[in-house]
Amino acid sequence: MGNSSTTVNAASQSLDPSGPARMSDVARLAGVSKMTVSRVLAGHSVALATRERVQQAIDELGYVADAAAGALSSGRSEFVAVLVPSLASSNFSDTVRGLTAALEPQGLQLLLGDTDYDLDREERLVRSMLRHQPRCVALTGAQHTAATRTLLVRSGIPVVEMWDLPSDPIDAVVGFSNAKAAREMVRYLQARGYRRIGFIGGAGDLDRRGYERLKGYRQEIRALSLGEPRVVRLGDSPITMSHGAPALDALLDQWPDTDAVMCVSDMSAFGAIMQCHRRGLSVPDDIAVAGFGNFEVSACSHPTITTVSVDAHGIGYRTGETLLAALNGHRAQDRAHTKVNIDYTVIARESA
Amino acid sequence: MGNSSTTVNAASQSLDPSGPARMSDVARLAGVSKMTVSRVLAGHSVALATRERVQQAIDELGYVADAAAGALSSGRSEFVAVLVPSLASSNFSDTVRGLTAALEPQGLQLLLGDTDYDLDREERLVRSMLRHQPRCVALTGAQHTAATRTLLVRSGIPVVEMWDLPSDPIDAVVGFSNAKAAREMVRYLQARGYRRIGFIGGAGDLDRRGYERLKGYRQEIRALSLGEPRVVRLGDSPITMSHGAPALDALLDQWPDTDAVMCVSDMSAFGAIMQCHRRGLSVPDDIAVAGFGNFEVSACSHPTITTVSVDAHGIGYRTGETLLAALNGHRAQDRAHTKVNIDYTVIARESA
DNA sequence: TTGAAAGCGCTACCAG
DNA sequence: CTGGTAGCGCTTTCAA
Repeated sequence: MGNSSTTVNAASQSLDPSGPARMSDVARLAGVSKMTVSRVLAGHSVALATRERVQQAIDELGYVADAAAGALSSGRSEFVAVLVPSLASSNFSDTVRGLTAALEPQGLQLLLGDTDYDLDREERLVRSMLRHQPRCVALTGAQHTAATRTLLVRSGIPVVEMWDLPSDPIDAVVGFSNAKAAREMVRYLQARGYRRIGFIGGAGDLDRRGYERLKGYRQEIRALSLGEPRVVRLGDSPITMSHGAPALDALLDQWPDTDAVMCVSDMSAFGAIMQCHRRGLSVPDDIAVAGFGNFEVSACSHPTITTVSVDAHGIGYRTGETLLAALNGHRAQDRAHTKVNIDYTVIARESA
Repeated sequence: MGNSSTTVNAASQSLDPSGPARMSDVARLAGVSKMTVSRVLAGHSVALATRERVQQAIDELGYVADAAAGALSSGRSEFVAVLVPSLASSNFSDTVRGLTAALEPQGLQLLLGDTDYDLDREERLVRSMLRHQPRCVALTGAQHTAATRTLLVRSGIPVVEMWDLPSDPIDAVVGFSNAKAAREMVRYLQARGYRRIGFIGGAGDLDRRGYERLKGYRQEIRALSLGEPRVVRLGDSPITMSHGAPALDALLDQWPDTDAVMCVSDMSAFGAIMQCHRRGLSVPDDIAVAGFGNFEVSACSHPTITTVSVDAHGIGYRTGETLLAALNGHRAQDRAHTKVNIDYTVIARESA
């Protein structure tokens, strides 16, 4: 990418000299008190004629209510803090969409942040978001710094951890067992006749969910007496498509007779399949490849990729529902800690 | 996806009976006035001993300053409103990362929203975000409702439109000409010897950038006298991988002798290539396929995909810089409207 | 270097 | 159904 050019054109922009309109301006123009304007905005009962006059004044002035003032005065904001490891991952962005679908109709506004699979960054973001007094918090995974936990517990607002089933949750949980899902995939491969099954995943421990899948793979390989686990751990999260090729090479270098590869994610599986093509290996005849996550690429690639489907949107939506229930429910002390178990399914496709 | 199960476990949560700590609580505990606490938080000059005492009180109480109160009092928030069509698209999430890289170190916080390629939704989000008095706004594209424009102009804060070069920008602009980039790809294909070049893209007019690419294709096909344009428009934005297969089929149905396909995005190109494999067509020997965007899949698929590389991260970073310059610069009336032209490059790979 | 008072723009509360 | 008063938690401004 070369240099880019910058040109500057002078121009003017209309702007009220007295600054933006305030509620008192609207009130004066409509000939009512501030309170009446406030009621119109909140949808409280106001005489129709009055309401119309106020609305007209609002439109005329282009009035936009100040949310900070409202939040300060009423003691509650409309924010929901949401933290995901990566916004680019289609599964997490589906989860965000699910959250949006559940929460936006209630007038809540998402305060989104991506942690980049970095627990310290997560802590910084939580701290920064809590300053805005969110009504509740949704975050990803079970692994957090001690400070993050303390911060969240002290805040006293509802918290949901998503995408996992921690044994010691902060508050509520919406997720599934990544280990069990991985075990199910191993059983599927075994049932299809594969016996020398490898696993490729990331090297870091930051991606707890990936680590759980590896754990499940190991457990089930042992349970089915399929010999020594064949594990390649390479690269950091997020696992991208470019992970698959070198990981597959490493696996086949060490265990050339491998007949099936289970990948920590569809991204990696896709990269591995493309590398099989380059090596002249036919999938699944020479080697089977399975993914995880049911990303779009798994349905569109050739061959299509056998994978574990997780209802990412559902995780978001159920999380939204859980948070709403907590908001409309009891005080924190009495609140029950909800645990929502999300389903997953092995999707049999062409690659394994 | 079947049903999911819900279990509920009662548990209690620690919570101060008097609610969260306030600045006055910190002040009392440290034996200073609120002002001194405020100065410590803002990093203003305070005697070291005093500062340490205050900090200790803050830690002890787990005090988190209320951003809404601060914003109200000081008259300015730390928010930057950011709107992209889709958070899942890797190009837009790269842009968001670029924005984050530029703005977070300045203590600014992104208020993120995805418009879902829906101008009315964009308007709603802008309205909702403006309530939080953001310091500035970054949005995608040149197409907005009249109300959105009015809202933004009236707000008087710096605005950047990204990913396009509108002829009548709201304020500043950071982007490139999608039409020119598409023309460059047509010239590339012509230079490689292809003469019967088709184009596949979305049907809707919502994706202005996709439409500009189609326009550029048409212009260059005519300029190079390559016959009648062969255009298939199918499906809505965002264009995903599943777009490519049916679009390719439609194109070859109508113009069976097509020797190259230019796709509105790498997603579509990937789907088209996989469909070629299914049809027994070799890429690029039987038919060439080119994409747009240099998404990860274009570098990892087999064959690798020839595409137009756009510095999506750079768009975000430059936008952040532009906004910061505006914030630190003159008042709106005097401000110059900046125009930043971002580079793009045709990346020659295996598919065309 | 520190403190006291005033007030940001809005909503809760109680009167009328 | 409508209005006045008080005050949310913080920062500004001025004074000490």
